[in-house]
Amino acid sequence: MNRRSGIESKKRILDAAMVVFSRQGYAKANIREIAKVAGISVGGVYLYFKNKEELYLSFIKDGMNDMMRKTEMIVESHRSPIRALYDFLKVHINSAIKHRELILVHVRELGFTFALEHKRQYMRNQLRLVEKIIDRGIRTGEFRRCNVKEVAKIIMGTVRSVMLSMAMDKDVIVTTKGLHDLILNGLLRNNNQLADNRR
Amino acid sequence: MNRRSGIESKKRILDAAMVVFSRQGYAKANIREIAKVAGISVGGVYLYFKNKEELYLSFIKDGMNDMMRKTEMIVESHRSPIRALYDFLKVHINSAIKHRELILVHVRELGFTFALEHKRQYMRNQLRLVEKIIDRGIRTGEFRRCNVKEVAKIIMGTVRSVMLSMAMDKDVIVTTKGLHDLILNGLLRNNNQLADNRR
DNA sequence: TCTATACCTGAACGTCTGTTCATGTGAATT
DNA sequence: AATTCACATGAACAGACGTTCAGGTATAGA
Repeated sequence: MNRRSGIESKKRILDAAMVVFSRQGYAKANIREIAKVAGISVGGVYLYFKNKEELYLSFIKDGMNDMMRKTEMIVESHRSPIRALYDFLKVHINSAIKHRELILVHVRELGFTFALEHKRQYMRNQLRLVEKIIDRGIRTGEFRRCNVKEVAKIIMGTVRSVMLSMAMDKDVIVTTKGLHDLILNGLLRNNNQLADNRR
Repeated sequence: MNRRSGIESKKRILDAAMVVFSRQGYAKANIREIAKVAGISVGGVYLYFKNKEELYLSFIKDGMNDMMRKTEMIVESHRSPIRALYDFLKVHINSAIKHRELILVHVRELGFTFALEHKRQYMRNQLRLVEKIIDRGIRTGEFRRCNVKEVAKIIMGTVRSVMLSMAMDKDVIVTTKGLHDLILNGLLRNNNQLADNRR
């Protein structure tokens, strides 16, 4: 027998779940394999998690909470909206590099009814943060007047999918600077190009 | 017995596959249900498709081919890059409205090894089209000089995720015009706002 | 040493899955 | 009427899955 503290076992299982779920997706992943990767018996998994669903939810939530904390801090603490946007983008791009697997799981399991509400809530919150940045930018005069809700959706969409592209394909690397620049200045030629000298 | 032409049966099965795969994802979807929705027996499905995998591939490919045809036409035929970009965005947004389910399947099954190569190929092709538009725009002087490959990735990413947002949530509606405008002009205030008078 | 507690095991159960196949049937052809 | 052929069926098979549970073992305290 392999003796460990309960806390360590639970952590092991969560780590293993991350590996297996991201490799296989929820439906294809199976408890036997998660147990094997964790170095624990099948029954052992059920000591710490009621069932497969709860295990899945548990580690999905961890990731979302972490991101919420980081991004909220940025939006609350920063003065310049341009800089806040930059940092907001940076957190997401860094997370894409660091947690490729987690992102793939997120996206892949979009349709799951039982995790859906949490994910929607998370997306709504992130959207709210972007709206906040844009609102402030318009008030300070740095950003142009626009349909805040629509623009926020587009930006948040861009961020999500840049993350996805990077998670899917290791060779795809989008720099925070490049993304920030495009969002601020657009494609057209005769726009000002001062954005990277962040004020 | 329910007698039909082979062609009609095959079409029925493909339609049913679309419904069931998009509701459940590949792994969770099962042949019995696809058969039921198609109004055909379980064995009947195997008359037209070697196995579940081939059935899945078959209908995924149909959708991708359709999009490739439409977008290629736009990029080849148009003179103004600004207009080409607009039409390119429009095709994608319209497709998001029309084929919500298909998009969800696409995204959800990202990790499947057997469909992966086709999807990657599709994404590469779409990327090439965007690069073509940008390249031409820079040559005509309409677009500013930029890292074409990176910008294309970001734009393509934006498009994908706007589609995804709309597929996930019926209430999310991003207009082609809004997206086009943001891509061209960015967020900053003192940029020119002439893009919507498409030349 | 004994006992209580926390941790762990993996065979066994019931259910669901993709796939096969022996069999059947309507319609066209002879 | 007999034959042929394309289309159709669903019970049966083999394997995989989530979950349970009767039992096992290391450790700490008495």
